[in-house]
Amino acid sequence: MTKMFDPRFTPEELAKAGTAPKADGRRPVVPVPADAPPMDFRHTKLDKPSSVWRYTTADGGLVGYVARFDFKGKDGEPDKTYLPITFCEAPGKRPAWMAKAFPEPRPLYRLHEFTQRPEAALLIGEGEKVADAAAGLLPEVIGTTPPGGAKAPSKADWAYVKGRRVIIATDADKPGREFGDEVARLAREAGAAEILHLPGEELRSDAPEGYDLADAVEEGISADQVRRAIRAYEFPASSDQTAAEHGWGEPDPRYLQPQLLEAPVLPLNEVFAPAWVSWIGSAAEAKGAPADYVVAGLLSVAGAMIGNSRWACPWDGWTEPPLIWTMAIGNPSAGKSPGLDAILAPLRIVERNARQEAQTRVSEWRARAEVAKLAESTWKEAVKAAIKAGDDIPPKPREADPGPEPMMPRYALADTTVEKLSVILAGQPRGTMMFRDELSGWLGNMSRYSGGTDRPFWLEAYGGKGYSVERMGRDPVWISRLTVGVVGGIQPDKLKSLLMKTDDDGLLARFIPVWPEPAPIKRPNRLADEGFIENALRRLVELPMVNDEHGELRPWFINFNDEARDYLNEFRKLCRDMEGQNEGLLLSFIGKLPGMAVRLSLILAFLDWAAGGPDVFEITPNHFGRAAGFIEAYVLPMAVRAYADGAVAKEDRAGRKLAALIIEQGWEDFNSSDVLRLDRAGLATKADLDPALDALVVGDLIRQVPVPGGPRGGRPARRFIVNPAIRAAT
DNA sequence: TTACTACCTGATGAGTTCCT
DNA sequence: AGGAACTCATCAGGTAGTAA
Repeated sequence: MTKMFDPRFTPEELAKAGTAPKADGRRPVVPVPADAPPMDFRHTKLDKPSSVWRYTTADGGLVGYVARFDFKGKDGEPDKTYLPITFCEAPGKRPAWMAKAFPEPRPLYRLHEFTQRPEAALLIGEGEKVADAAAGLLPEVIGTTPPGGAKAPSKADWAYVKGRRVIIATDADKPGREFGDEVARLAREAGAAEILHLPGEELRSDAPEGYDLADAVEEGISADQVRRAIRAYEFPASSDQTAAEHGWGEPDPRYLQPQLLEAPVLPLNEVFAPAWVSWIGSAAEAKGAPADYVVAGLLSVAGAMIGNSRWACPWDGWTEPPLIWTMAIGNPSAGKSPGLDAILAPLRIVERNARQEAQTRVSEWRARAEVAKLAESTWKEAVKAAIKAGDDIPPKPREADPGPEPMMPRYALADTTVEKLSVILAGQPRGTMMFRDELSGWLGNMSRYSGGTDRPFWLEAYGGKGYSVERMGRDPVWISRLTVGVVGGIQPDKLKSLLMKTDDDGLLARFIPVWPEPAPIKRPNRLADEGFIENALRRLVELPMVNDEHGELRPWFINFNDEARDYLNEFRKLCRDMEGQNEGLLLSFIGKLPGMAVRLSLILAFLDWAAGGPDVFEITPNHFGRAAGFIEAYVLPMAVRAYADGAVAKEDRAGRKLAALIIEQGWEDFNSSDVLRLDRAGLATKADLDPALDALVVGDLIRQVPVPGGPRGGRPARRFIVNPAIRAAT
């Protein structure tokens, strides 16, 4: 480590340092008088120098030499040292050439050429060897170096680089990089016009440690290769000392973006049949809720009620259940619950009626089962008798089989466990749906690392895949098509913390987020048509499943027609293109859009039918077009609005958080510890904070400033100043 | 040539201050 | 509270120069 100040000197003495005679009274004479003898310095131990480099003043006067001495070190290895040689006078002595430093400020190498070639760029190397090599190879530059190379660039006179193009050639090692940063700083302070960098690392693909331009020239590098290796000097942020005095740039808007984008407008007329548009409008008005929430509930419920009775099949090998999971985002007063209730209340009525009907069917079945039991035991007796008598065995009478027990329908389940749900589902071949007033707790427990066993269940439940539930002490329940719709509400800040704390997108990306602007509060003056919705829902839940060749119930697959397939393919290409531009949660979400569009087109087709439209035998471009249009115009913008925080890269997210914190606190400057002390999620540890600080420094929102250490030393503070523009912006 | 001093460098440890 | 990153003082070891 180099000491900047020698405590033995007062500042006044320091100012004269170099010109002031040292204790021995020797003082270099600059310029060396013309009648001085030629340089004949011989070191007492090291003897004659192996090479010398001549240093001059700007107008060509001789300052002295830098001499290289080669010798054998203690371990026998060849070693070298550089000594400055100056023509010194001392009181009462004859002037002579001595090993003594140049007076400060020391001239740069070849300074006299600077005045001769005022337009030439300066190539500053780490030592005279590099300077000479550069001058030999590139005629357009002046090869130069501070005397003594990397040792003390700050003692050189940098005034002459003012207005010049400067190329700093550094060795491929750490001292080289430090030299480069130091010289870049000095050159900038001196007013260099442009600062470029020629790193040793760029001169050869496998540059060894310490590789420099002189090595490259020796190996026969071409001038053009060297010219190509020159690039803009990237000044490291940590030594951004002088930048603080320069003006601020535009702060990177990425970190200042408003947290929330505007909500897209619900394209009701373009997507839904007129009967549905009218019902959605009246239901929303009656409940005093945004129509968005009503639509969210409608799509989820309609899809789950169709359930396993109809699946969409774009082409062989691709089937989709009609499940849409929706998440109603909004504050408690935003009308989420009333909005969802507009569809859940009629659903409960339909369920109650269906259960009553089922109840009578169950009673009839029980009676038949009793008869069947008797018939069976009679038949068994007959069989026994027949075997004894050697007669033909009588056929089993039809009355002995009561048929399958009728199911008690379950359409909507509130907060339920996977265990309970799987038992219920074993008796619900069409599937069911779950409603949760607050989804955040459910989703929070579902994180990949929380050890929850529910996660795989729900992942399959979205896809309608087979699932087996192991239960203690009982046979496992096998569900051949696990289809469960999910709809629920969540508060924006809960969603935010959910997005923050998890990098697991699996479940979240399956939800369509619905986050409308809050609706103006007004008195409802219209009633929803309850008969319409109940009738429509009843039609959906009564869609029959079909029997497969093993007698098992399976969905009826609704195929896409050719035109719809083409349309779907276009849509997939569009999604593929968007995938490239997104990351994180949004990327996962976009990956699910084609499937979502397929599901949605089936649901829209059957909503038409349930409102009195024609039977659905295939998915047409009309169905798919409305689904794709809805996704493009509404679903995707919603996802961007809701998941934008989760979509940005992690360090950007932290940077945004930090920027928000700085604005919130009104800081003009702050220490890194100030941030840590606040203990905010996402910025509570050094590991979180450092990337955020780096990001904001790069984005020119903040800058690190050097703090003068305490009077007796101590760890320097990490202090940052804030770009005034970001305070003005708020 | 030798002994001595001045000076420099790097290593070490204490002390200080702020960070985490 | 403990640690990291700085300054400062000091010392050992080396070099340069000077005086004897």
